[in-house]
Amino acid sequence: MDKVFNHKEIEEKIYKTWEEKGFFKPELNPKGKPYSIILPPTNANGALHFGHAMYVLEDILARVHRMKGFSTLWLPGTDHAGIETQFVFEKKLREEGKSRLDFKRDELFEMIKKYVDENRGGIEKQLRRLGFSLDWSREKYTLDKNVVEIVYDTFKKLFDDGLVYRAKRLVNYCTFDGTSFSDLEVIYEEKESKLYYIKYPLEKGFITVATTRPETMFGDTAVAVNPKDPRYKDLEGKMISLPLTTREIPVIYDESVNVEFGTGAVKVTPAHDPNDYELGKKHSLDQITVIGFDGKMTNEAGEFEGLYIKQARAKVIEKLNELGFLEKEETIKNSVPVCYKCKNPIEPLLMDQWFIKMEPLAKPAIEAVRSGKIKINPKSFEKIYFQFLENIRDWNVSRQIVWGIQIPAWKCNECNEWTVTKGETPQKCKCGSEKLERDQDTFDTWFSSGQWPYATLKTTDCMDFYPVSVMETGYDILRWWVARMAMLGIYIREKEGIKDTEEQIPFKDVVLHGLVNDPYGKKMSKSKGNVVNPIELADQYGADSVRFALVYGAALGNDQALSYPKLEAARKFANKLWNIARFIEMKQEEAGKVGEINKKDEEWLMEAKKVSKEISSYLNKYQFNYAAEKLYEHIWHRFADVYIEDVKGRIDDKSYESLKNQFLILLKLLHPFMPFITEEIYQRLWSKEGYLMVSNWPDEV
RNA sequence: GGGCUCGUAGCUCAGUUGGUUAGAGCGUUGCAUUGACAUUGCAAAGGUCAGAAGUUCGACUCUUCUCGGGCCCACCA
Repeated sequence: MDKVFNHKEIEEKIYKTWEEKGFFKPELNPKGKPYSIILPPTNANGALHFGHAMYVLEDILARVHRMKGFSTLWLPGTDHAGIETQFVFEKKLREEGKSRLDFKRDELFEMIKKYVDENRGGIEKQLRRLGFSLDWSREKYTLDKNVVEIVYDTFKKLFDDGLVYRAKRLVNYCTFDGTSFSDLEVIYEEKESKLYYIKYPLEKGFITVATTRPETMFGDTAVAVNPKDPRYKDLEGKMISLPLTTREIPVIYDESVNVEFGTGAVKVTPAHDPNDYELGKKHSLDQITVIGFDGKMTNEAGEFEGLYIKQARAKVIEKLNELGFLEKEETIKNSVPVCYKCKNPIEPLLMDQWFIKMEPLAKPAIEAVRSGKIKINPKSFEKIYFQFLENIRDWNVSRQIVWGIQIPAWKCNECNEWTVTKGETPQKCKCGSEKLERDQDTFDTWFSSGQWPYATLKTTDCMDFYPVSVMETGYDILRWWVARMAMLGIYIREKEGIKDTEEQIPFKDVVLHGLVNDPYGKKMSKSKGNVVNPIELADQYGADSVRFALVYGAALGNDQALSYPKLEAARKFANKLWNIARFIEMKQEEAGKVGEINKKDEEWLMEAKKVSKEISSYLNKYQFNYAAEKLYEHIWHRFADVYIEDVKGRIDDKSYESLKNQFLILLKLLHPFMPFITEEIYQRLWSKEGYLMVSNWPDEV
């Protein structure tokens, strides 16, 4: 055997043979019980990062079950990642001096499609590099025709069930990216803002309101104060003449007004603030839109029409000051909603949107976990799951981008009614009119990925594998993805007439891994420039070592800092393993000597078998770290340090057989964790034709 | 403001239903070894388990509080 394990050459070669032999397909064990894992769809346009490397846990499970004789399906897939991808593409357009407004919808879609197609495949190659035993023949894409059909079908069913509604609602709108965001997607940034104190004249005297958004004053429809506030006694219903306008607005009383903030008087702008929106509804106030989707002031703003928000703010303040309405201004710290892409402020704007009523969907999803039909590991994450679903809000599923699945809804130009189909263009509206226009919006990406287990298995003719055995992903998308899959998954099956709740759920076990941070414990991000590519580490340390380092000493669901010492340790472990193999190969000559059965050898073989049971038991409980640690400890400090040292001087046919048998057991146990080196050793010491990957798991009784 | 999570050796982390002497890797120190080992083996030092109180025969583990880090949700006129 070579002096060292040359991972670069060998890993690639081995992966290729495995794939060519069809070992990644469930057909390998046609009679086995089905076992399935769906890889969380990777961004079709993205690159591999450490979140993907953690899917090694899925590979471990897939490999173990394959060895245990299960018909094992681990299905890969890619996500079109709507907002993210369109954002990246638009950035590219901007660099070329163009914008998406220069193109028609279809043109833009085709351009992005082409762009994505050109970039696709990169991540698949990298997942192969890590040794992931994915069934590539069944790879799915969220924009595959048959997946889109399912998404349309689900939407239509929800629509027909009255769970979909159209509403003018305040949405988080980025006027720069021209899209709305769900509440979940908005991030808040701590900023220094100016708080302006503006005098609103009453019949006698005035009320001073404090605001950070003076430019929205043209949309004010009331001033609210707390009824308990003595400063504003007996003012309810009194009219105020709104400065810079000819309008009059009332003073209203509401408990929700914070007496401590500013002057205790709030200007109410229902069309441009979420709280004011609620308040406006409660007090039946008008909604006056003063900011358009282009980020400019509307004609409601009078002389300020056409100005951008920031400009308008400055001008309004200037004018108010001139006219003596500005009392004072101060600097405060507040957190401002910003676009997670471009970091510009999010504008709450009124817009027609599609919403899904979530409460009826959330209930069975909660029940599925409560009753234990779906198990979340680690269990502590159940709390987050319940908290999300029990307080769920209706889901705004429409997005104002082209890159995605266009909503199959047509609006009648005559009666204004909507027709929703399974994707086909309707001939005419219920009213008989043929003047139908399709909604330009696309679905939230999570709406399609939320149907992923069903969509993938249905379209690959693999419903035998439904529900999915294990849904493994990072805990950070428990709500965004896992909870939505649970809700939509159950709904789809129920609509199919599946009554048995065990058959309704999309997955049985949820397994959540922690995040991999940089060596200093900071989150890896492109903007910080601290991103490490796992492939580079695989080149340097070997894929096996990267895999092992990620599993060893990292409890499930806990974040870990990328640790170079740990990678080094894993590399040394691989080296140790290689040298054990070399030792065994070297001693082959001595193995011809006839000897007697030694009780010690038998005891050691028993110990190896005991280790198998332990490893199985750990893996059944998703305690990957314990399994890895036990293997490390046993192989190195028991098998190598003690047993080999003992047997070294007394090699004969019997002891050699024991040595080899033990090693085979240990290799099999280690294979799911370090598939390449174990396979290579197996082929060198046992069989050039056989494969460790498809050998049987050692603990079967 | 609410929730979650973490704080254990110099560093990165384990510690399973509370139970002798709290573990690993790397690092440090000493000894041995050129051996199957791009070294390895043997050994050692290093911890008031963030702090305080409580429950208990017994707390790293359970409860409460405090301090510090991270994440999520809500709010922010």
